[in-house]
Amino acid sequence: MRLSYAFIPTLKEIPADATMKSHQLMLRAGLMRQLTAGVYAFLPLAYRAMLKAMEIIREEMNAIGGQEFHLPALNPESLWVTTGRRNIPNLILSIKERDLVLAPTHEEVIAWLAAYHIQSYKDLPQIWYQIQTKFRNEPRPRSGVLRGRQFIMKDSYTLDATWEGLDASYQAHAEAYRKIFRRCGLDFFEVGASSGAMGGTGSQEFMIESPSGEDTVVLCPKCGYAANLEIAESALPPLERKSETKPLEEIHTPNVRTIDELARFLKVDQTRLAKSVVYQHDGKPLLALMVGNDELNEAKLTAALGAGEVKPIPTEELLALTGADGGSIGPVGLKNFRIIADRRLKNANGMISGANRNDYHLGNIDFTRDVTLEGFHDLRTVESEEPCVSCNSPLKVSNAIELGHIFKLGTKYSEALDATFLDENGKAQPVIMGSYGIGVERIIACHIEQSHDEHGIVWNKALAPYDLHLIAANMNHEETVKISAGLYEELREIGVEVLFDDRTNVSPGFKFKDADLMGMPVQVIVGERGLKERKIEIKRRRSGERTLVPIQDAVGAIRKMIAD
RNA sequence: CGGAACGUGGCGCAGCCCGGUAGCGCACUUGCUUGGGGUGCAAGGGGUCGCGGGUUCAAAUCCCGCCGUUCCGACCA
Repeated sequence: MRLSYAFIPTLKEIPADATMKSHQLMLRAGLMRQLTAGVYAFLPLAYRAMLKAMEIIREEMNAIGGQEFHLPALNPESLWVTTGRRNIPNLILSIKERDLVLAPTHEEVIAWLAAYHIQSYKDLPQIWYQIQTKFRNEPRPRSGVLRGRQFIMKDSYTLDATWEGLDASYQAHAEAYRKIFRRCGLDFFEVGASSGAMGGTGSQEFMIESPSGEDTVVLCPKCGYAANLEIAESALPPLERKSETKPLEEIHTPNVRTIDELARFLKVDQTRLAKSVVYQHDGKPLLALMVGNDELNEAKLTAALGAGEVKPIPTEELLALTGADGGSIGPVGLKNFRIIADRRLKNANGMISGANRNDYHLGNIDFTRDVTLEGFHDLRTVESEEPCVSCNSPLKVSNAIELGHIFKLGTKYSEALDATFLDENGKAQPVIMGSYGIGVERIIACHIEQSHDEHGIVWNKALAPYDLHLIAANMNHEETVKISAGLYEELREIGVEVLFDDRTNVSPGFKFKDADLMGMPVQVIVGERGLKERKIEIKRRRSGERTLVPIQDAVGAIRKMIAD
């Protein structure tokens, strides 16, 4: 491509609305423009990189037997009502003129197709995938393309007759994902993840570490344990049971509200205190008990309760329900509440918690004697430096960006849409599904996050929009024009993707700055300076290392440089 | 959805407090100049000051409403 004809609007100044490096550089290097919040127009340079990422994905999906589909973005609203996903908050965007919605993902359409055409166990297994635009009603798009309302996703769906089959399909995807992200040159890691409202029995995320990431992950630098904070565990021990268990006593605690205040007021360790956290689950009051200032993890709470919506209780209602305000609520004698507790409290005694009477707490609570609760679950949020569950080394908590997510879905959608097949015994069984997503824009943005410098993007070979940036330093110099144009043609003929800066009205300095900003892995500079010695210059973008080579050796040297 | 900020030529911003001719840098056009790290000089073109209403002789500026965008939080199949 000759730059004199190309549409690559680079920007000298940093766009004010962009905070992340990848976002700034994608705008500055002329990759994209924002149309409206969370919606971007991808310009030719970006689209070339995206096509490369998509082709890598396609190859690896095909390699595990995937079949590519093109599925409708417009779905009948009723389809989503059937699976109960129509009213999930912030999920679906709908159109005004008809009862159609914009598909945020395609489990429904896949299950619909399977319901029609998968009849027998002999039709299974299947791997169906698509690389398409999806739409979500994101309340707050942010970080450039990292969280948009419209985005391209590779989604695949597996259909299996058995749970063992699902395991195999899932493992095949995990391996394919490793290959995809490795080929894209991303420094990624995997974590165990929550399957959340998707339902299902297992899930893993593929992440890159980034301070601007929206996910929080727990990592063990020693043994490699890695999990999303939503499910991460640590080896923090349960409370020890005291040998002596005393009768309950009421303690006057005027104006003491928080766990910190209570510990200070009573001069006891926070582990002697049981914190009450109140919620409503499907509208019914729920008390969750935590040790001291352990932070309750809502994802874990939701998982522990199974289906249903977990919400805070409005403070006005709280007083009516318990007879006390937030700081004085406790499990003993509390009526109308379901009670569950963090597993660290199992068998604990000698504990202090709210008395359900303002300004009073109860001491000597024995969880086996005084509290009637539904069960103990892991509800707490892991914190940095806690011991690893598998090797006891200190854990690290980091932010991360999710590149891909794989789920063992099970039969949730096949049951809802009646996608069944007849097994060997002639019995109808729901198809067992898996679903596996990769964000295409995220691959690009994450690569840029991990590969840039003060001058601009540093594309790797796999994703670079062009292999080579050829610069004619001065188009008023006849020989420069002749040699550079000749090189351009020759390189194109042997299949090198060349971006040729043949602009006549731009100074050499400007061209160099633009080339560094756009970031092709190799730059070739043809200019008066080198031509005096019958040489051209090859520069590696990443290291800045320059080599002068004689004109007659140029094509060979360039080819070699591009290859490694 | 809670909190905050911003909206002025294509981009980045000043002007607003204290109402009175709309300004700067970059980009763009023309001419000359320069030609290896965003050349220099000169002359130009381009703005309903987000939208609507109000106050006023007079509104980019003050007041009210709306819209948009961004940031923090909530949320994030």
